[in-house]
This record gives sequence, C-alpha cells and structure tokens, in this order.
Amino acid sequence: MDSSQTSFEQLSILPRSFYEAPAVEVAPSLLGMLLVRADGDGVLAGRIVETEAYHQSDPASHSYTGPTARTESMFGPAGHAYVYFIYGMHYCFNVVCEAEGIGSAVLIRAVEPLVGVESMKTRRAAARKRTDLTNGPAKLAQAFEITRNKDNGKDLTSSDLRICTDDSRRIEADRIVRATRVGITKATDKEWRYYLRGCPFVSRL
DNA sequence: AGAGCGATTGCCT
DNA sequence: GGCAATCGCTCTG
Repeated sequence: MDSSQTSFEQLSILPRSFYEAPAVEVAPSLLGMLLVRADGDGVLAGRIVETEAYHQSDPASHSYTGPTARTESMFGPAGHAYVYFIYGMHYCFNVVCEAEGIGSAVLIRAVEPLVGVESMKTRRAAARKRTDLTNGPAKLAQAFEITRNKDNGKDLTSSDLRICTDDSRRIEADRIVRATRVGITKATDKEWRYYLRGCPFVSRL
C-alpha cells in the first residue's frame, strides 16, 4: 500500500465503544488502523497489518487463570493498553476489549511503519530493511518505545499512545486472512490471528 | 524460597 | 532450521 498519501489531519482517535466487543471481532477490525505515538519527542505512526485475539476462556490466554498482578490491566476497561514482558527481554502490546472484569485483548503483532521511520531505526539496530522494523510484536514495541512501566494500563483514547482511524482507507473483507496464532503451545487450533493478504510487513506468512 | 517457563528475536550453521 | 539470551511471574513445597 502507498503510505505516503496518508493525511494525518484527517485522523480521529477510535472511541472506546470500538473496543467494547469480543476480541475476535475487534482483532480484524483493527487492521488498517493507525498506531500513533505522539509525545514530546515527536510522532511515530504505523498501520496495523496483523493482530491476534485472546480471551478468558482460551487456554493460550494470559487471562485464562484469572486476574493476577501481571494481567490486571487485561481485565480492566476496554480501550486501554495491556503490555507484558516476555522472555526476559521483550515487551508486547495489546489493546483491552470487552467489559471491565473480562480478560480479553488483542495482541498487535505487526504494523507498516509510516511516520518516524528514522527514529524507529535508531531503536531497531538489528533491522536491515524497512520490513524488519516492526514485523513482530516485540519489534514494534521496541520501535515505538512501548514498555510495561511507561505504557501498561494507558488509555488509548486519551494519551500519547493512540489508535486512530483513517476513513478513506477501509480494508476490504477479502483482503483479511484468518489463521492460527503464532508462538503459542495451547489452543493452537483456534484461528484467531488476522492479517492483510500479501502484506510484506506481516511477521510471518 | 526456588525452580521452570514464556503470545520472541537474532545470530549461527 | 536450530538454539541461546534473559528475567518477572506463577506455582509448588
């Protein structure tokens, strides 16, 4: 897709009602939306191209065994961030879904880098190509400087970390691929991963 | 109190 | 394609 045509003056932040739905519905709806970090250091933006849904009834989900100190924000109100630390070195970013008290979220697995690419490169030393900048959950967290301390629990409708819509670019339903999730060992049969067909910024085909 | 593990990544063969 | 890195959280004793 041609990213240079994006007009950031037309962006509007997704309302909380967008997230107050089952994660399996929010996950494909998020494809094509823009993840934006806008703080004192400048603006970073990327188009969401790959997501995964997680739910309380799902053995692969962090919320499966009920709320803990680690997963508290996943049970919080919709439209907030759930950021977790994994493998001793990586952060992953989720958006919380459904009503407060229900452990439901969508993992953002990949975005197409659009704005602040040079800034992202300074944090992603291992990335040799633009497609390696944000094609994985921990990679995009590093590129957008998303950490648990800084961002866990943040309200995505009213903070420096936002998800916006760009109305002119609705994703056609036949461009969305549904597949099994990546990296999990339980409930591997569930097809709760969604990505844009043929998109080079997806973590894995 | 301590062992084991994980919604990953990058380097090596 | 295989595997080490690295540590907070969870579970067990």
